[in-house]
Amino acid sequence: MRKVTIKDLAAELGLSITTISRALNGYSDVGEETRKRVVEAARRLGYTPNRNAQRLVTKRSHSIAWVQSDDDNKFVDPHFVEVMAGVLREARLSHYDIVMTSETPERQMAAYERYVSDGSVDGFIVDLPQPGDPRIDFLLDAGVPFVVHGREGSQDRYGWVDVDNYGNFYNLTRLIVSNGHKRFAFINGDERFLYALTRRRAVEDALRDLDLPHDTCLYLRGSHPMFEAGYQLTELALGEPDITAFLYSSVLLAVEGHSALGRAGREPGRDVMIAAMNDELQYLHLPNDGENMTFVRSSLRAAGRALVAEVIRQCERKKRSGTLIPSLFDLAEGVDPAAIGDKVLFA
Amino acid sequence: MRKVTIKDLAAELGLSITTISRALNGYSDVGEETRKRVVEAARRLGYTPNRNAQRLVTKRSHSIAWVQSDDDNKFVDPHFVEVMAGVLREARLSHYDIVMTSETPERQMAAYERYVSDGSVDGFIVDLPQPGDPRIDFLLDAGVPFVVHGREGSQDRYGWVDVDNYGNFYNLTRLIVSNGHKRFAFINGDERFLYALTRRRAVEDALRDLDLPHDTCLYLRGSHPMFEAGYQLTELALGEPDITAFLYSSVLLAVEGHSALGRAGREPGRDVMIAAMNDELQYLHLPNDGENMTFVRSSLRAAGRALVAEVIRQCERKKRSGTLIPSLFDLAEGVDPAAIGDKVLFA
DNA sequence: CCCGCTCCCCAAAACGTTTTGGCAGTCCGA
DNA sequence: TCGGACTGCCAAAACGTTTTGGGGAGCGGG
Repeated sequence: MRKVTIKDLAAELGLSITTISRALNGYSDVGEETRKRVVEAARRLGYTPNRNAQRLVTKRSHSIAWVQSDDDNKFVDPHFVEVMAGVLREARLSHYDIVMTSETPERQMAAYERYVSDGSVDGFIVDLPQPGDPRIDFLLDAGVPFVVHGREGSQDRYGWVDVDNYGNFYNLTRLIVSNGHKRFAFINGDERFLYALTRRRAVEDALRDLDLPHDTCLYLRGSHPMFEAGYQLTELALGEPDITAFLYSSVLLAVEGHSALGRAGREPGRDVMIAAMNDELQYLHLPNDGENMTFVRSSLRAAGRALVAEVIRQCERKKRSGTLIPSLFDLAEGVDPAAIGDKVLFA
Repeated sequence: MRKVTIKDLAAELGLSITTISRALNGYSDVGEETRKRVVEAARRLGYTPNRNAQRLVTKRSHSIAWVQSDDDNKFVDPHFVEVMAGVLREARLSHYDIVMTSETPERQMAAYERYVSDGSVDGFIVDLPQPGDPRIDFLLDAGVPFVVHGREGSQDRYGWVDVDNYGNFYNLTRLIVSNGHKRFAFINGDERFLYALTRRRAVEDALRDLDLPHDTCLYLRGSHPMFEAGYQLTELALGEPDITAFLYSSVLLAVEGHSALGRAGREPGRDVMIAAMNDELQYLHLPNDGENMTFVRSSLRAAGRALVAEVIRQCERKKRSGTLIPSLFDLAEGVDPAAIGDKVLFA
């Protein structure tokens, strides 16, 4: 049983293949009666247009590439997985395919070049951008649609999806200070990546704007993937004097830190303040449902969806845009919200 | 700057497109000198064959579909992610693409049908099979290459990759019993899936073969995704009398169980025995490096690689086969290995 | 009666490859 | 000298669509 093509359909109905194609694609120059017959016959014979023929002639593949680097085993990172869930969902809803590959760091760029020139995808998702990321420059001058998850400064050279890293960490810092803490630890993510650099800058700027000495903040950072870094770095920070608050770059770090603090006999919400970026990781269990921690909450899954929406928008030749994923402050009981009044974003 | 095609290359060299194609594809009927010129010119002009044209004419897409169901948020499951790492890696090494989609349960089958008749993929990976899984029947009579991660009985209707669930849990049960435990808890995975059913049957068979009463085993099970089930079910089991050993369907459950046991004042390796399937999840921290637990270790990542290797083998028209991923016993100190002598598999 | 317009429909070209079948020339052995 | 095998190349068909550029029929208005 050979696969049924548009020709078979045309023969069956005594129509030309042109008419079949136009009927199925909703053109107005085919009679209503004829269209019905075509649609009915297509269903009856189980006709599905050959995707590769379509792609060849339309030069559109309806696929997006997502190239992973497989050195850092990023897959095991719950943050990544959360984004992926959003990406796949939005792709399905928009009838696009995601073609996923992992490549060694050295061969990363080769993978992009290949996908760009072999016509198998329409656009790209670029993950975890680094300062001066070569992928961005390459895609930019290849003139191909792509979105970056994150951004460098406030620019408009390319489409991006991001959370307000700067604003959030600036405000979190002010919040900590205005709640009376003289010294705190900031446990950041991997500084190879823009998001971590931006957050660090935000904290430093906030301290500067508040005329506080630089060592108000004990700065520590992990490296990807960050399992147990939260625990170990918190223990490390506990060795330093006068630290009464902990700022974590991820809720995952915060949860680990929470247990290190507990073990050290410090009670979050009383002896010590915990604040963190909360990426709304599914099924992550928060001690006490997170009651005694302060969060800036923002959905990574939503970011994943926005990524796909944006790259598709570009593929459809609309103009590119940046999408700021909204954040919301969840203050722990007793935390004074004064410091963040005018900077809160709403969902 | 239009994309460079085989025609451009032919014009540039004053050769026919036939010759270009055959030169680049390594046919023997093109002169060595000519081939060199072609290859050199291809590189110089940056020629990459259009993938969709190739696919159209060869009827091979060099892509594998992996359809996820997005009801159960399987992505957040570390087991899934581990398999994925293997899948992507092997796909890259074999120059295949993985096209990944998530579909709601109701529309699962529609997704398979589409990909089958669409021509956009050569084969499928089927995950987490259930008894009488409709996906398998569908793919089987569509006559399309696919591999199943898991299997029903010892059959050869389709290609599969699996671990010896039956043997491993049979042996683990004997091991527990032969180490003197009169009663133990078995905390299994989600019974909707074959792997869990097989493991349950293995435990029951082992007890029957040993002439032990059925209630030697307190049987508990979680449902996907199983976060915290390990903790809660262990606590539940602790309410039952005489239980001195815990058998977990996953190392993830075991780690949670370990902490529940610790909290209850039971010390694994002394008061209580812990045995589990260890899927070698990366970055999962084992308390005491797992010293006082007994494992059957088998790499899910290797399974992921084998899945892709097998489905590609079928695409290349070789005959299908089953691949048993090897398992290895890691006995905790003091555990008597007598019971598993002849059934251990080696790496 | 003719012109123009609307409504349906179609033939042919195009997309960029691979593959089929063949064709000159050269060489070698009979 | 002839036939056959081998070497190196090519024209054309094929893959299954979409799109372009009509074209005929029917109808109303001048």
